[in-house]
Amino acid sequence: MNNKAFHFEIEKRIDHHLGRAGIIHTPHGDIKTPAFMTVGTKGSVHFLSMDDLQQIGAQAMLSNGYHLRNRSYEISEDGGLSQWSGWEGPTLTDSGGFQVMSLGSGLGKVVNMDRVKDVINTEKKDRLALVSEKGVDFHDPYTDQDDFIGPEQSMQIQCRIGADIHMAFDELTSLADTYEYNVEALGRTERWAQRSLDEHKKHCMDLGYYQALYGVLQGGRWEDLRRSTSKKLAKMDFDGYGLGGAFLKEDLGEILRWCCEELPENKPRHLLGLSRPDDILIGTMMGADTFDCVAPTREARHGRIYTHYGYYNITNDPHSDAPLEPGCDCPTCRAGYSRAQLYTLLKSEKKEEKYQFFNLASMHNLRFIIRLTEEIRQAILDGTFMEYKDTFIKNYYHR
RNA sequence: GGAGGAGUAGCGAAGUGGUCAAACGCGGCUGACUGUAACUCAGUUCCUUUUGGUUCGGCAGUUCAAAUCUGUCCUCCUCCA
Repeated sequence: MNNKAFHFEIEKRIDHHLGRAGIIHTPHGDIKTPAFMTVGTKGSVHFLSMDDLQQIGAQAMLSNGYHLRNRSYEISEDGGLSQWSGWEGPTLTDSGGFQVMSLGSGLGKVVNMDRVKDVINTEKKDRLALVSEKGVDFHDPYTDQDDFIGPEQSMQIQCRIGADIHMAFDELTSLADTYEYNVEALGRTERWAQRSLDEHKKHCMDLGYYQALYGVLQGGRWEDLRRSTSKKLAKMDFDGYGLGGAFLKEDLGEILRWCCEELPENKPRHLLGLSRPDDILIGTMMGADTFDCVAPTREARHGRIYTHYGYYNITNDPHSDAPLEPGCDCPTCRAGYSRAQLYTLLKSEKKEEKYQFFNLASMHNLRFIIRLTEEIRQAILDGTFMEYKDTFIKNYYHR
């Protein structure tokens, strides 16, 4: 059927929509979709052990080629990301495309889906990353060194890291960029896509198993750009697609639809960087199969706790004996931790106790999002997706 | 009993005549966070929602003007008896 150890199997579709439930087969295991991939940028999820990840039902881990670039040879010698990190399941690496934006036009800015009016790009002279046709020159804030990554470098790095799925090197534009700039950036991203594909082919079997490559769709919020780039990349020999971009909340579903209508149905699609419940629900409905996001863990560390009835901050309920969410099946709630106990850990001056809070809160939020994807999957298989979605949104957003 | 030193907002700590409701840190409270420069960031923290009021151990003074100077009292710390 497929001589590569990577393929996507569709099990069931959502009626009248582009969404589906399926299975992505990779050399390191299967991913039942829709699925949320936990973000372990440098090869581990902040404050979670691999055992913790198993316990919360994590299926796959996403790491970052940019952050791991200086360790890629070491990882390669170890046999790849799975061996090296101790995460035995499927893995994915990002190309570093996000850092083009976060260290460049978005330096010091928050990537927000609700505001657009007050979004201003960082001045060119202040940026740590500068884009040109060849790639991205940047200044690494950690090592204080100047460095360069282009499509070829990104592919070489990712192939040494050896995740099961790689992302083409792309340029993520910001909400503040104009149509004209998006045309320019998109052309570059498309040329980089071809260069990524060419370079990837040379190294994709270097570690002894096939490493898949996803092409990344950009194009901002413009239908003509989204559809044309989707058509172009659809004709190229990618194993799947990354749905990229800075989205305005109300545009997300529409943009995904434009893209997914043009993409081949039999290849998996990963929505890059989003994980609010409505994003996942709309994303799934519009054809995205996998997701990743730093928010569940980052927000957990900052005290925001997810529940079916919306989120709250643990600091607003410091004396409660209640669990984070009654009835939750996460390890934290199952172990019987109360909000008061967790608050005490968060506020502790002892580092270990604070870290314990980070661990417990992160597991809760991640489990919440992972359980959401599990339930969505089951609802699709049961043919009840739309009902599930409406009920969930109604409870979560109180509308 | 004697000699020094110190008392500033919840805490720690600047400030030694006006530009002081009083820096800064912590703690507290709000909010933010979406392919992790993110165990981070922003705002707020005497009362009062007024170009207002009451403050810098207490009281009494000096001065146009005091947290800052003088006197006195109280409390605390160190050292000597």
